[in-house]
Amino acid sequence: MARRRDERIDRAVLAAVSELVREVGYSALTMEGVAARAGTTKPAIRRRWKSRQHLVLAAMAHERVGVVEIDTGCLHCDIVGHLEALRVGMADPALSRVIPALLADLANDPQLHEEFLAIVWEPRRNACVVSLRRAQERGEVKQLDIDLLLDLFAAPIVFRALFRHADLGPDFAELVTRAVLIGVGDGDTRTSYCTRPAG
Amino acid sequence: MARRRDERIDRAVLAAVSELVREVGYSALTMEGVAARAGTTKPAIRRRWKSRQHLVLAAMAHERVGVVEIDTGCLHCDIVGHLEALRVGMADPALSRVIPALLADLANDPQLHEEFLAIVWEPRRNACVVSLRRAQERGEVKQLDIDLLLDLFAAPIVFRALFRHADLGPDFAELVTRAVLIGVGDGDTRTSYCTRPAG
Amino acid sequence: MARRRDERIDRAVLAAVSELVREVGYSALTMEGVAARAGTTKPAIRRRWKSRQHLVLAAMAHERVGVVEIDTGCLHCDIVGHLEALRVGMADPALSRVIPALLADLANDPQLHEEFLAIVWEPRRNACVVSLRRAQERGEVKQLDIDLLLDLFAAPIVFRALFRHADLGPDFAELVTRAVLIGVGDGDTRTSYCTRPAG
Amino acid sequence: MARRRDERIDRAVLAAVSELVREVGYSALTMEGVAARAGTTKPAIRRRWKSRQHLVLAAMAHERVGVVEIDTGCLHCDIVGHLEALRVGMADPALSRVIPALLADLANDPQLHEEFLAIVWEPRRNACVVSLRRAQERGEVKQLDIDLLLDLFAAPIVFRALFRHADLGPDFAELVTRAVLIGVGDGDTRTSYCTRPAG
DNA sequence: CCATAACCGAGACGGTACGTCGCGTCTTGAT
DNA sequence: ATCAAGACGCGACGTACCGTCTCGGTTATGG
Repeated sequence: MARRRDERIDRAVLAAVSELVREVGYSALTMEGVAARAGTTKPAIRRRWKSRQHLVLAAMAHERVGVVEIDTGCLHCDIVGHLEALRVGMADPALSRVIPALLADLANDPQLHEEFLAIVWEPRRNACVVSLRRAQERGEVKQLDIDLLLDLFAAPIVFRALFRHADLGPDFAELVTRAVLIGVGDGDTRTSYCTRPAG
Repeated sequence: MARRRDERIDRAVLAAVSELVREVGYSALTMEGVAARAGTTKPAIRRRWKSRQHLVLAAMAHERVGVVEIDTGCLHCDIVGHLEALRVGMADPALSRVIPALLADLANDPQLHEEFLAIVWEPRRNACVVSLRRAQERGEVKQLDIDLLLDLFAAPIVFRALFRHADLGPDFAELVTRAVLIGVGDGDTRTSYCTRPAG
Repeated sequence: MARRRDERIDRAVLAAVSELVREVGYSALTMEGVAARAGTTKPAIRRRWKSRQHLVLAAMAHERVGVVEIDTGCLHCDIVGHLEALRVGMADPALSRVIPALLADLANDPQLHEEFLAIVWEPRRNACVVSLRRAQERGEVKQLDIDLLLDLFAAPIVFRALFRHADLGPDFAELVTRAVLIGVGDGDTRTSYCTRPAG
Repeated sequence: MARRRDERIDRAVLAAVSELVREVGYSALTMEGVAARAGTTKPAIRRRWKSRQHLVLAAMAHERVGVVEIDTGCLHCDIVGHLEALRVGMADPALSRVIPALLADLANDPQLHEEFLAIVWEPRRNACVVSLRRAQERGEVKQLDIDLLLDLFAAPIVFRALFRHADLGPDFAELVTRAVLIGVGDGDTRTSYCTRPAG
């Protein structure tokens, strides 16, 4: 006995958010602006998403920017691949302009925090974990603290992307990977280079 | 040949900002609220600081949260000291609530970006650089990319402080330092432990 | 399909305007002051009235100061009654302080001008016209230019009320009425034409 | 030992006021605008004139709009001449836009009120009084209340100029003069008294 | 098969905070 | 020594946007 929700509005709103974030940035992204661009109204949006933060987060999730599946058979190359995807993804305004703004609001809303991590961090984390597990099975790396390791890899990329205090050029993924892997390898410094059998 | 600016207002405003950031957070920090708390008016504030961001940044600079001078004679211990200070500082709402919000606005204002780095990042960076230079003079570490190294140290702390995806406990500074130093040491794994002569 | 306007706000605002005009005068009547006194906000007021002028005008209309209905059966007495009401009305700050201020702004807004005349002048004019028409039917007065006559009656009252260059005592209505109705010449109607010797 | 006041500033300011009043009207006439146009500063103006009102009044006085000296040897013609000058003067924005605004502020400043009357009203009044005195000496008019008479003449012009509720065409001066000088009754002077049947 | 009741869309509301303009004052440097 | 000048502290302005509430229109079901 109830009317069904019009899914075209969902799509139009998310598309409008993606466009507007790129055009005007996050801080100038207003609910009214989104509604106007999407050809609908504020309450229609508000019924679907609890707040501007949730809305933007949903739009991000809809894009899946910067997550890759990769399996080179070599830990070093896998990690470089993941980090490079992260580096490129963070260059997209849709991530780099939105993430800090969301971060600022996470403290006020634990549920938002959870969703944020689930959408923004978990997919990237999981992709890396898979590569690490495979490397462990291959014996490339010793027993290790995965959470710490993931942060050692990803943090420098994220840090530079957010603070922009130094270049984040195309070789940065390689530099970080090498520096970290030497420390966590099995003592053989070659660990930090490609370990694939020649051929 | 003009009237002099009343410095009591400067102080009252900065103090009001510090208080209010801790009380209500950054997003609920309004110019009107600051003016009211400081016992002055919006235009008086606006004449001194170009935007809310500049104002908040100035209040942060006024506090110098989380910068330490340390010289233990051992690179490992120095770095742990710096990172621990960073970790503790980032736990202060005055940093953790403000930094992401500022980050979000840096893209729109290059001058703000510069000031932000000068106030938030440079002092911490410089303190670490001093420790690294001393270690190089002592021969503890080989030739290295200082900027990369600094990011390897600091990024994990900042990353966890901002994303809160994992614990940032009191032993994290030690964990990060050890992991990174093994990789950049001179091959002697002892590098990552205290190198001070016994005594 | 929209929300309904809260009429209590309309009433509270108009009442606040009436009070404040009497307390502080027109030039010190601010939108913020009105909003505060009425217990509402500026935008709520602005949605209802286009400008401070329209607002004040509405408050005046709400009071209907100085309009009387009178039918004595005698033109002279009717006019004296109307003019006395006008005289007394103009003594009320609600009129005497507001009218000149509004007059000053009429030039910038034709619509306001129209409303002003409709509210301030038409009711008084109409009341007088009724009396004049009755007198014409009774044969008391000859064919005449009603608009001119109304101005001859009312203008002196208004003029003295606004300029305050001379007393506007309780006998002024009588004086003006008599002077206009019988003329001030010596009885020789030629007085009003050129009296210069021909040549 | 004292510097002399620069009279060029006086002149430049008054000229700027005259221009600006005609260009933007009274309500948009700001001290800052005047200072800018005159090439000087606000305090320099403020030292010379107590308020915006006094300044504008001085600019009006400087122009002597609408005062004429006339002596035709005939009261009717003299009055028409004076009223026509008043009519034309009131059409000048320098008078019609300024006078109501000044009127609105007279209540708050008795001294301003005095100056206003001295500058705006007295010269016109005096010119008329001279004509009336001459007419009395010629025996054209009987003993009369000069103040009342002056108001009967001038008020309709001023009234229409301010309220703009009716035309103020080139024949209005003549109409008013004739009506006041001969009256509007049917010639039976009883018209101006109560005509009700006794009882 | 149609009536009905729920729920959606839309629009305007009351209100907070914004950024700006102009005021009147103070204080300083030049004449 | 005095005045022109510039910047100050401040009140009020008009506006953008927020989050909410109320309303017609549509739709799927129960009688």
